[in-house]
Formats: sequence, structure tokens, C-alpha cells
Amino acid sequence: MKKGVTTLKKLSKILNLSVSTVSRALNDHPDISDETKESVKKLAQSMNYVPNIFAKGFRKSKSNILGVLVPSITHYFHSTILKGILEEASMKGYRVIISESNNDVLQQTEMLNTLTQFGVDGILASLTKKTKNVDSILPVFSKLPVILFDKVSNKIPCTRIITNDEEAAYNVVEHLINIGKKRIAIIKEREFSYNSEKRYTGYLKALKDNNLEIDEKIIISVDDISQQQGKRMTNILLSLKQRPDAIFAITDGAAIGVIQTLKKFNIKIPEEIAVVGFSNNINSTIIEPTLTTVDQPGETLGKTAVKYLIEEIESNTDIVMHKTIELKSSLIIRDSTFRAK
Amino acid sequence: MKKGVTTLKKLSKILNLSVSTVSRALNDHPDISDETKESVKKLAQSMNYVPNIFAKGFRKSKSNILGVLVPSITHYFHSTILKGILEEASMKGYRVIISESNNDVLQQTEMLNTLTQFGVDGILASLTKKTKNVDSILPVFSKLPVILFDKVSNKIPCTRIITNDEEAAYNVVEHLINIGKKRIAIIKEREFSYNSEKRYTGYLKALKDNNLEIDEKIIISVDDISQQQGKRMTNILLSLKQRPDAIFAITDGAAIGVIQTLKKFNIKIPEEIAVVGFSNNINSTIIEPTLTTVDQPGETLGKTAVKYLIEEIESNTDIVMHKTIELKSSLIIRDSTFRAK
DNA sequence: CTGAAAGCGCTTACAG
DNA sequence: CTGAAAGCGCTTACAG
Repeated sequence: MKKGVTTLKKLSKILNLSVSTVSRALNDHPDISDETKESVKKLAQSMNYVPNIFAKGFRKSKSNILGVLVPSITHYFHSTILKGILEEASMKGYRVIISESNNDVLQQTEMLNTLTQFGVDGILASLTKKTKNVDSILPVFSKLPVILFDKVSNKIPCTRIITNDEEAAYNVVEHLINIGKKRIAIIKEREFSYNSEKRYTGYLKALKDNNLEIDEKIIISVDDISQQQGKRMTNILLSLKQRPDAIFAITDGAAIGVIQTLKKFNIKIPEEIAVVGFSNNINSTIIEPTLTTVDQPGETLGKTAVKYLIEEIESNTDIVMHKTIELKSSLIIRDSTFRAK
Repeated sequence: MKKGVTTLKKLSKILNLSVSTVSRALNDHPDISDETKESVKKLAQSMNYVPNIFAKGFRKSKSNILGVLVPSITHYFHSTILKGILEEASMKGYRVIISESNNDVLQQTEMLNTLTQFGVDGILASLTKKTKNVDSILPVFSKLPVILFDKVSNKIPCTRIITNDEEAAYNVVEHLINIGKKRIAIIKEREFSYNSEKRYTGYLKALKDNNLEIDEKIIISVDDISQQQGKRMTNILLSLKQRPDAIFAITDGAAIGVIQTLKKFNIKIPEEIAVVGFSNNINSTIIEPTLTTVDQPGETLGKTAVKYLIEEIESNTDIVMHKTIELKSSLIIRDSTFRAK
């Protein structure tokens, strides 16, 4: 530690007050006279007094640091969530430690443990896709407040902040029906993906509500959804006797692969086959035709998650009601389903 | 603090040893017998002992936390740098606090100060483009180790980690010359942007070395480089009597705007006008034609920055040699300059 | 309205 | 090889 650092002790000596009084004055304790407060604060200011965060944290066993765990920081949607988290946290006087699980279950467990032992006041986590077994991370949830966002699990008792994937997918399919499509394929993830399942449920529901046939042949599940897989699965769909007239890919990345393959075969988008993605990545306006997709409110999601987490941290009761907050996302219609003339 | 937490005191009581011995055993102090060490470690393990990071940090006035400041976390290149930072830091036993300046000079100063007072051991920062006056952030650099990366300033005495922008730009221009281009335009930022200036210097040098005319009319400077500006500036370039036969945009975003505008006017890329960007964003493979660009080693840059920062933090001398580390980036040739048949 | 004192959990110079 | 004790900078119950 640099010498010359201003401490309560130094201030108290100069002012001929006790350390306790100085501490209380700085913390606006009601017992202290306005006069004293003023003189203390003035001196503190002029001497650039900054409380030692570690002494403080140590004393109160509170760090004012939030831990955040995401699968990958370069994932665009997650980076917008992080933006919201940073902003809200900083407004509330909290700092944010970020870690990545790299979509690896082992790393995820390790990171959660390290965050915990690093003394964060609470954790905001988005799980890896492959998180089937939650046993190894469950203990963390009983040690400190943890809130899950986006990639959540319903095997874990905690507050969850998500977007209305089911409804959004329902709207996607209704939009496709509205533009005259009748044979709507979906490219989704095979299993364990909470979000994919929700979107699939919305898809099924919309088909049923509109009395459209549900055909297993155009319901495609892949292990790891990606642009590559989008391409590959489109080839499969095109090889069917009865081709679909629309393809709903569960992610923008896959939807872009779909478009690229359709273009390769000179299939007219959206006239022959319409395409919809999910997430409104930057890419979705670069691809031609521009991609109809679902815009998810990343920043708002991040901010909301922070609000609920801090509420839990600062609440005095031990009984916490776990809520599931669903934020509205919105359909963005672009050229891949409907071209304005 | 939860009750039931294992502390050194508890361990010492159970083992009938002093707290000091337990502490030393856990820290592998040479004075302690192997026997004692073993039994202490065993018990600590079985009781899930985790050192209180705040007591430790407080005691040693070291937090093992690095502060990172970037203009925007959603910026793709920076998010890859962050990935590298997180990985390297976690390997070295450090955690990372991330903040954004939102490209705002005031927020930048504030964030640097907060990081400092939050007791981070050192800071990694990438400055806002508009950082002309560094007076307000200079004090931070004398308080603790700070390393600048990517968006640096040479008005600040510190270690800098950057990519070889000048050389990379030189290579871009040489590549354009090699494919037969003679009238190469550049779209750059107006001022104060360290990176833009470097790239511009490389551009000028390559033209001179190849005896090509430097024509002010095709050297375009914009305030805030973006896709929009790329479009607008292309319109200007196309309105010239003597059109360029290649456009080098200082960022991928702008280059994409360039391509979109050229396509609007049915100009053949690269035959009539070739286009090059900078950074190798995800977008650069989505746009058609795919974009020739410069790939910058984001993760390596992040890791390197962490290495140098930790070296400074852990060095015992007060005299630190400030270095400037330049990492190699590489030209990625795609369809916007050269189409494989 | 103010102060003296204890204590948060750890490390480490000093002593043996 | 081990222990007693001091102290890091802060907050807060207790006393006046």
C-alpha cells in the first residue's frame, strides 16, 4: 500500500476527534452534529480520503461486487445483457466480476465456486446449453443469492429472468401464416436447451391453433446449432418430396446458413421459402435478404436481473420468494419474409 | 456472514495448533513440518475451508482483482480481447472487473477512479476515441499499474499493447496494388484516433513506395466512422470525375457500408472497385461479396496485456520500463478484392 | 452528541 | 518447528 494514503485515523488526529466520530460523520450517522459532519467531510474531501474497500468489506462481510457467469462473452446477445448489467450495477454502487464458462460444464462449476469464494455478494448466471445435471452447482445456490438469466434451468430453485420465447415463437409462426405460408419447418436444438424447447412449444401451439398439420419430417433437431448446421439442415429440407414453404431457425446464425443455402439453389426468398431467425444479431441486417427475426431486450434483461439480485442481497429476510420474470421481445419483420415494394 | 464458515481459528482449535501454524501450513511455509502441513491441509479440505478473501486482501493490501475499461463491451473486437483477458487472468489467479466508458470521456475518468478506489491491483484500459486531453486520467497512472491496449495514447507514460496497424495497412495497400489497382481511396477518422492515424500512415507509405500518386480527393476523413458514414462517403467518391478503383475503409463497419452502396449502383466488386475493411468482424463473412480485411489477434492481445500487467503488479521495483508491444495481424483475402474462380 | 474498545480473519516479525 | 501478539482500517454496541 502506498504511504500517504488518507485513513480515518489520520483525519481524526488532524480534527482532534475520535476515529469513531469521523467514521460516523462520513456515514451520515444521525447522532453526529451537522457542524462536525461538515468539517469532517470537508477535510476528507481535501485530503482525497477514499475508504479502504477491503477493510470495509471485511468488516461488514459485504463486497459490493456482483459475479456474472456467461457461456461466452463474445456472444452478441449476451454482450448486450452484460452492458445492461454493468450500467445498472454501477448506478447502484456495485462492481461486476465477469467470468466465462466457455460452454463447458466443468468450467462452469469451477467458475461459480471461485466467484463464491471471491466474496461476491451475489451471482448472475446464464448456464451452458449442456447443463443437464445441476447437482454440482446446486450447493452454490444455498450459499448466496444467485439469479439465472436467459439460459436457465427449472431444476434450480431461484429467481429467473428470461424473455418470452414461447410467445415470440408463436408470433413468428403466426406471421408466417399471415403471409400465406402453410408448411413451416423448424430447426431447433436437440435437447436440454431451455430456450429451444420454449420456442418449439410456441411453434407447435401456433400450428395447432391455426389447424396446420404438424409434420415430423420438417421438424429438425440438431446437436449444436450454428451457421454450418443451418446450411446442412437446409439441404436436408430441400431434399424432401414436400418441401417447406418457410423455415424458422431457432437462432440467427442458423437462419443465415439457411439463407445462404437457399440462395445457392436460387430459391426465391421469401416467395418460395421464407426464413425467420431469432435474436436480432448485427448479422441479420447484413445478410441479403435481410432477416426477419425476434429482437430480445438484452440491456433491459441485464438491468432487471441486477435489480432483483440486489433486492435479494439487501433484503433482511431469509425467505426469498423466487420469481420468474418474463420480458417481452418483439418480431422484426424484414425482407426474408416480407419485402416492402 | 453465514455461520458455520470454516476459519483458521476453528481449524486451529480442532487440531490443537495455533492459528499462526495453521496459516503457515496452508501457505506452505518452509518452517512447518511436512507432517503438520499434511494434517492441516487434510482437515481444511474436509471442512471446506476457503480463505476469507477480504481478510487476506485487507491484510496484504492486494486484491487479486484486475480492472478493465473498454469503450463498449458489445464491440466485437474488444469482446475477443476481453475473452483473452479473462482466460489469462483466471489462469494466474486473478479476477477481472469490467467497466465501460461508453466512449464518453467523463465516464472514462469516473470509471478509472472508481476502479482505483475499489482496490484493484492494476488496470487494463482501452481509451475512448475522443480522448485528446489526458490530464484528467493522468493521476490514475501514478497510483497503480495501468496498461493501455488497442486504443492507446502516446501522451501517457505506460506500457502499451497494440497491433501493427501501420504495417497491416501497408500490406492492405500492397495487396490492392498487386491485383492491379492504381487509384486507392481511404476512408479514415478525422483526428485523435491513434489507430486511424497509424493505418493512414501505412497507406501513405505504401503508395509512396510504389510510386503511386497521393490524391487528397480520395482521402476521406469522417468524424465518427460507421456503416452509415461508409455509405455516405462512397456516394461522394462515386461522384468524383476520377473514381477510385479501390476503397480501403479503416473499419469493417464502414467497408460494409461501402459495399452496400457500390452494389446499389451495380458497380462490380472487385473488378471495378475493390473493397477492404479492418478487424475481421463476423459480418465480414456475411456480406456479399465477402470482405477482405485484417484479422487482429484479439485473444492474444488480451492475454499479452494481462501478462505485462501482472508482471508490473508483482514486480518489487518501483522503476518500471514502459514498453510498446506490437502484435502481428494478418490480411484475410476474400471476394471483395480477389475472387477465386 | 462523542469516545474507548472490541473485533472482523488473516499474516508475520519476534521470541523461543 | 511452533506460538503469542500486534496490526491491517473500518464499524458499532456500549457507555457516558
